Amino acid sequence: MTDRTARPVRVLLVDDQPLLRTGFRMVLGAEEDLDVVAEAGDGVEAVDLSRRLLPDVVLMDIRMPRMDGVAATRAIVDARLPVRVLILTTFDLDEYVVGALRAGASGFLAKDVPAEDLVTAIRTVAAGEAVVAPRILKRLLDRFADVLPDPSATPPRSLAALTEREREVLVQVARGLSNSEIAAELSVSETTIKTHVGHVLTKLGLRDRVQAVVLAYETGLVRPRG
Amino acid sequence: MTDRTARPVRVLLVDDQPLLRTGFRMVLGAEEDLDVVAEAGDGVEAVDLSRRLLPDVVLMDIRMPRMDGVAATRAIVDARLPVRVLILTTFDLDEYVVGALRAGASGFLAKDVPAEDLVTAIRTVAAGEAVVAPRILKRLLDRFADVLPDPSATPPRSLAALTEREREVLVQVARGLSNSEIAAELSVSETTIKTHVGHVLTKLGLRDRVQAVVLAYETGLVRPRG
DNA sequence: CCCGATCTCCTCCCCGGGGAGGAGGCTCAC
DNA sequence: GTGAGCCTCCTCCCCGGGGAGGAGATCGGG
Repeated sequence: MTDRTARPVRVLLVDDQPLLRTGFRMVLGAEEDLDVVAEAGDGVEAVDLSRRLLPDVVLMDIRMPRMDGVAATRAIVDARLPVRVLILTTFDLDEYVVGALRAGASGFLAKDVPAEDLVTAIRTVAAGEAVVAPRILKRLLDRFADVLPDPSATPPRSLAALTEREREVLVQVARGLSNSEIAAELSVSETTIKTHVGHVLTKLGLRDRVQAVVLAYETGLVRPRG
Repeated sequence: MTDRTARPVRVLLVDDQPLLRTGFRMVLGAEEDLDVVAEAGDGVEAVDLSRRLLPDVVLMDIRMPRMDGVAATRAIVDARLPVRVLILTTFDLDEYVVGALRAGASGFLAKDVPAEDLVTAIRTVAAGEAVVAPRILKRLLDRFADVLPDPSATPPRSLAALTEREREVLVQVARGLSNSEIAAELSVSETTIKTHVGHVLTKLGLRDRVQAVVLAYETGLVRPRG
């Protein structure tokens, strides 16, 4: 409907109540930088539309027919779509909150949130940050602060099976280099690199270097940014 | 010069002098199609805000604490953000100009530029074109016209250049899928996927899908799940 | 001293990926 | 209506990547 330069934050509305969707659409439509690109009436539709339209933010209800919002969130996150999910529900029960956040949601708000707070939250989530309603957050922290996962630990996976040299080659692969470029970089022959790459793929059960790059990022062997 | 009824141009102001930022904000605020979305006081903030807000244009000072404008420009450009940098400085020394443009800046103006010229320049840069103050340009050409780099290749390397479908395909590529797998996933022929992938590579100036995966992670199109 | 692991390098072979150069249909803007 | 994008699909062609199946060299430990 609009242009594809994705300037405004593109939002997908997911709720089984059409009336409520209409209300939200009007609220968000008043914001210049928010663009409701589609609506879904249940989780299945939500996942499908997320995959096809790649919205920046999905405003997701929890209680819905066919597939609930938590399952839909998990499906979207597991599919690794570049899509953030902001849960917006009538019930801020703890189980919902925990389930949704575990599923990978970027935020959790109650439906009675002021319009201004909602649009702010959408922008925040679109920017890659997270939002949880203060009241809900407080309860969350009270209950789970002591069991928060250790952020320092992110152990490499099957990468341990690799030799020093193989890991080194994998890093170069994950920089987008070709075999010949890596050979030049490490001052060995291209054949040698091919051998190393072959070993890496075999040991990690991967099909090609593309999957090797994905795994390198997912395991943290290499990290985005710099 | 034609498409100005569309969404506003989102601008990030970067200068270490708050007063000067205020002045610019007022000037730009008077323009309906310009939208100052944020301000930064140094290069570090500028890079961070660019990454998070993806403004269309960054108005960048050069002399700043922590990280100067040239380094910040380079960081933004290297991250392949769909963001154009317009340098705006008190000093139009040649070293600054060359350094900034080498770093990937889309324009270079002196701070004493008339307000009208500035807003025009912003629109021009936002449209993907470049602007250098005539006086500065003259000096540049005098010195470097004979060593100008090959103009044949250096296309816009920005995810924003991609169509909806191309971005969608890129996401699948970045999941490690083959063309035939993506074809099955999206219910089209493998040939179509090859076409889309080809366009993605061409538009982003990449060599193969491996580099596409790297870029997808580096730009945040897809993110590792920690 | 010999074994296993690692790193190095080779050839032969096949296939998927990517470029070139199309074409038809569709929608929207002018 | 005309044209510009976009999405869809095709063929022909080439090359880099990856598998198979080796081999020689080094080094540490049993």
